[in-house]
Amino acid sequence: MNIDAASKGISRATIKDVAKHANVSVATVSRVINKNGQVAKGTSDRVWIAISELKYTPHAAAKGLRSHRTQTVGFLVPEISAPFQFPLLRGIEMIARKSGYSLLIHATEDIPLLSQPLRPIGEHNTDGLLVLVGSLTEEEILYFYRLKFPIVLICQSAPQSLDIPTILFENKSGAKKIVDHLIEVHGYRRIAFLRGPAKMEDSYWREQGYYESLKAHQIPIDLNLIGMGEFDEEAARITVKNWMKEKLEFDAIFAGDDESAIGAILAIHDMGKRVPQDIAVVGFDDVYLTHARIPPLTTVRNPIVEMGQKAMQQLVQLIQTGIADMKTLLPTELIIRHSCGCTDNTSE
Amino acid sequence: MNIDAASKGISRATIKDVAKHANVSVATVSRVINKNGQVAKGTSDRVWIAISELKYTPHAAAKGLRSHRTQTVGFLVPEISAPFQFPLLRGIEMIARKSGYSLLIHATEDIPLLSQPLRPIGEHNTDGLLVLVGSLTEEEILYFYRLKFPIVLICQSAPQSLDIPTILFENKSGAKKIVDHLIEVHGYRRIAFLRGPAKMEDSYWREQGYYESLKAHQIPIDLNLIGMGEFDEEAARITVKNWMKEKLEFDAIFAGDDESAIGAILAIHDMGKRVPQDIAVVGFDDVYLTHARIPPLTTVRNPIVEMGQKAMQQLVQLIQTGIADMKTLLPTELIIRHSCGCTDNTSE
DNA sequence: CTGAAAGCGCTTACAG
DNA sequence: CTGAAAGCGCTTACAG
Repeated sequence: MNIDAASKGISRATIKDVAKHANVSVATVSRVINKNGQVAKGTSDRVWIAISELKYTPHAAAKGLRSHRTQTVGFLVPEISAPFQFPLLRGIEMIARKSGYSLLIHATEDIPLLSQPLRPIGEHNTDGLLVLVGSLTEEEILYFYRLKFPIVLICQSAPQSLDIPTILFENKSGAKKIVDHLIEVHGYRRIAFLRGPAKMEDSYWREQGYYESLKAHQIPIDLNLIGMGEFDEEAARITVKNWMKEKLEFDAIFAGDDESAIGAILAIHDMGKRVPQDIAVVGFDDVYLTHARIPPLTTVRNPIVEMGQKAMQQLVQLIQTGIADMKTLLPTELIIRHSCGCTDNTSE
Repeated sequence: MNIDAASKGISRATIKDVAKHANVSVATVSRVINKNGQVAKGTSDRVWIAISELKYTPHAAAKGLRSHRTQTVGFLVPEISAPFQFPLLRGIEMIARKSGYSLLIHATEDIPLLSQPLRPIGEHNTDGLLVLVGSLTEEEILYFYRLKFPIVLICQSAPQSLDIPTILFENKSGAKKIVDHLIEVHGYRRIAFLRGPAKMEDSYWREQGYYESLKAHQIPIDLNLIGMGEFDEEAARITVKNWMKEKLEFDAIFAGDDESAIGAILAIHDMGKRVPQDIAVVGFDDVYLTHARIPPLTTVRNPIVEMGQKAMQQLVQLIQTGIADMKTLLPTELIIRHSCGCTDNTSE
C-alpha cells in the first residue's frame, strides 16, 4: 500500500500483491493474465484465485506505458449532435467493447488538435481514431497518416487518395432509387432537391443520384428547384417557405437527409398545405422517429449502426494487423412509407 | 527513438527530447508543462519553443502512472439508446472537455463489472464515474463507495442513503403541472397514465405527481386508467391499443415520457381516432423531434443538457476537492404545444 | 515452466 | 530557480 493511494483512501492491489499472494513472481502473474508464455496449470489456477480474492485488475496506465498499447480508441465528431451520431456510436461501442477496447469520445468543435499544448486526443492516449466527417482538417488527417497512426474515416474519402480506410454509404444509388420512385410510381415531374452542406461527400453523391434519375427519365434539370437544406431542419424550413412564398411550382421534395425533410414538412404545414396530398416529401437516412411521424416518412435507410460496427472492425484490424479494407461501401434500402403519397404499405 | 516505437513506424518525442532540445532537465520541462514549481521566464520560453518544434505532447499513460491521475472520466449507461442519452452526453462532453478530462463511454449491458478478469472501466483507468440509472447494480455502487472512488449518480438516488452525489429532475412537480393543465385548462377528468419501468425513480415520482394532481382536483384514482408505458414506444402502443379495444373510456393520456407518448399517439391513430380531438396525449422529457410531430407534443421539458453539465461539474469537483453537492434537483418546465388540445400557442 | 532485472515516460520530494 | 534520482505498475527479453 503506497502513500499516495492511502492518502486518497484507495488501496488497490497491484501485480506484486497478487504475486506474493499466489507465491509466484510478477512475471508469471503477467503471463497468466495476458495468456502469453507457458504457465503450468496449477500455477495459473493459483494466480487466478489470488486475482479474484484481491479483486485485482491491471492498472491501465502501467500496462499502457510498458506495452505501448492503450487498448483505447477515440471517436472524433465535429460536435455532439443526435440523430445520426447515436446509432453510429451504438455500433462503434458494441464492437469496441467486444474487442476489448475502451472508447473515448471527443468533439473537436473546430479547435485544432495540434495547436493545444495538452492535446485532448491522439497518438498519446489512444491506439487509433475513428474520424467522422467534419471533425478533422485535412492537415490533421495528414499528421496522423505520416505518423502511421491508425485512423478510419467515416463518411469522408481520404484526402489526396491516400491509403486510409474509409466507410461510406452508397449515396448515389440510394438517391436515384428514391427519385425513381417519385417519378415512376407517383408520376411527379417537378421534384425539388434540398442539398446538404457543400463540402460533404454524402451531399454531393446524393445530388448526383438525383441528377441521374432525372436524366434517366428525360426530365430537364431546373436549378430553381435546388435549394439549401444543409442537412438541417431550420435551414430547410426557411428554404421551402421561401419557395412557396415565391410561388415556385413543385409537386415533390427530395430532401438530402431526414432532418431537412422534417423542415420541409414543417414549412409546407406552415404555409397551409398538406403532405403528401399537396406536396410529397422524402428524406434520406431513416434516423430516429422518422417512422413515427405523421405522415410516416418515406426515406432511404442507411445502415448506420452497421457503419459504426464496420468502422470499428476496420480500425481494430488496422491496429492489430496493419491492414484493412481501403473502401467499404454500405448499401442503402428504399423505405416506402406515406409521405411520398403511397398509402397501402403494410410495414411500419 | 526506441525500438518499439520505430517498429510501429511511430517516433514520438518524449520529455527527454524536449529537455535536450531546450537544454534543461526533464524536471524543468515537467514543471513548465504542469505550471507548478518556479521556472524562470527565459527557461520556460525555451521549453515551450522546444515543445512546439518537436510537436511534443505528454504520454498519457506515463503521466497517469506517475501522478495517479488519469485525467479521464467514465460515463456508464445500461445500453446506448438515443433520445434521452444524447443531450446528456452533450452536456457531459462539454464540461469534460473544458475541464481537461477525457471521456470514456461504456455500456454495461447487464454484465457485472467486477466479474470480468479485465474490467472494462473503473478505478484502474478513470478518475471518476458518471453513473446513469440502470447501469450499475447496488453492489457495484457500494464497491466504488467503499473504495472512496468518486462517482455521481444520474436519475437515481444513492442506495442506503449513502453520501454519493446525485442529480435528479423535479419529476413530481413537473408531472403535477402537466396533469393540472389537462384538468384545469381542458376540463379532462378521465386521464390515463402510462407508467415507466417499476424500478425507476423518475417513473415513481411522475406517478406521484399524477396522483397529487388528481387528489388536488378531487378526482378519484381509477387503477384501470394506469397501464404499462415502460418509457417505450412499442410497449405504450400495445397498452393503449388494448385499452381502446376494451372500450376503456378516457379523454386524455399522460404518458410517463415522450417515447411512450409517441406510442400512445400511434395507437390512437391505429384505432382510427385523432389526437387531440378525440383523445389528448401529453408526455414528459421534451426529447428530440417532439416539437416537430404532428400534432406537436405538449410535454414537460427536462433540462437534460444541463443535467449532463451539472453531473460532470459535480464529478470534477468531487475528484479535485473531495466534496460535492449531495443532491441536485433540476427544475422542469411545462411546454404547451398542440397534442393536449391547445391551439393558440405561438411558440414552436 | 519460472524468476530477476531492465525500462516504458513521466512527477516529485530532495538537495543545492 | 534548477537538476539528479527514485519510483509509479506493469511487460519482456534473458537466463536457467
